[in-house]
Amino acid sequence: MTTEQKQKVDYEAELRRAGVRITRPRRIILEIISGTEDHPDAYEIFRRATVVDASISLSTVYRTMKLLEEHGAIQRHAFAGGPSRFEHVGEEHHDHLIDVETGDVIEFRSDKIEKLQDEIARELGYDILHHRLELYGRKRRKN
Amino acid sequence: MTTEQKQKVDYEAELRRAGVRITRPRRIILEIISGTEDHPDAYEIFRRATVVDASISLSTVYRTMKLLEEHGAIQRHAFAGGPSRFEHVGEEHHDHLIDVETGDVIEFRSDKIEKLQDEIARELGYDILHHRLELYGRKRRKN
DNA sequence: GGCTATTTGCAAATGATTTGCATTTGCGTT
DNA sequence: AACGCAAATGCAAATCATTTGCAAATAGCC
Repeated sequence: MTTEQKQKVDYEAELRRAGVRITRPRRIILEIISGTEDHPDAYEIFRRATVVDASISLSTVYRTMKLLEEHGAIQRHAFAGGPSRFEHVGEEHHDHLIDVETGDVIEFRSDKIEKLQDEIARELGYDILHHRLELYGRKRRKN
Repeated sequence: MTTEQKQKVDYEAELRRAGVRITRPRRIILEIISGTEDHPDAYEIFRRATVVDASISLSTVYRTMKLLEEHGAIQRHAFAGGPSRFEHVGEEHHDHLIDVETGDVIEFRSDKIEKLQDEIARELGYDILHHRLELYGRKRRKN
């Protein structure tokens, strides 16, 4: 028995409950995104999926990502220039710092910023439903 | 003489100083983006440019947008799904609050948030080049 | 196990953006 | 004011990300 799987969410049961058919390709894709901490794009997910089952098609990956997004299981990130990248939705919200040189994505979280955002929205007469904060930076040179 | 042009930045002089050739298409595109407060995409800029000069090509718009972005004159926004949309960079940086019901974009600015972002990035060992903060909200009902 | 609506794989279509290349043009130099 | 040439342009074709039409495969209920 492995204990490594932390609090991995059971998307399969959740989707089934929502009336979604669990097919072989979907199960494989689900397994991939729920088991990774990075932010792969559709093609990368496709590549990983074909390792498990070579017959999966890229279209199915795209269709499944759209489905999962609609069911709130994953989040889509549109970074300028490149393809959309996906991330499974855990319980903890976080923001992103993107290394403009390598494309690395670093996750972080700041309660202070979250709180400030709420304040600003309130002042403008709005309630925040969600937000997106992305910092684009370059690794500091130790000079 | 008109006084309507507020503090419109003189990109032309600035770019010239940076060694950029000011061509007819570039001048027209520059005029368009510096004179608008909305966030048009490349095709929309192209459409507006052809009103002034029908011979301008879409490729030139794309090439010019890339050039201006590199020179820090404009900022590119990548909204999920659609094409990139551009905005001229004034002296004042600002963030966006998007009304999810109407699609309205409200600009705002918070020095506190700006400062916090710098701190966070510094802690993570990065220098911020730019960032994107988008709040998605709904107008609060006065209940 | 059989039935049927849903899903899939494939290939072709679409939409955004980039690129190769022959022609034109900005602009420093005469 | 014309000259020369590197840089920029327009056009068409290429590329990249994503979507879609359709015939074949299949999940999940009876």
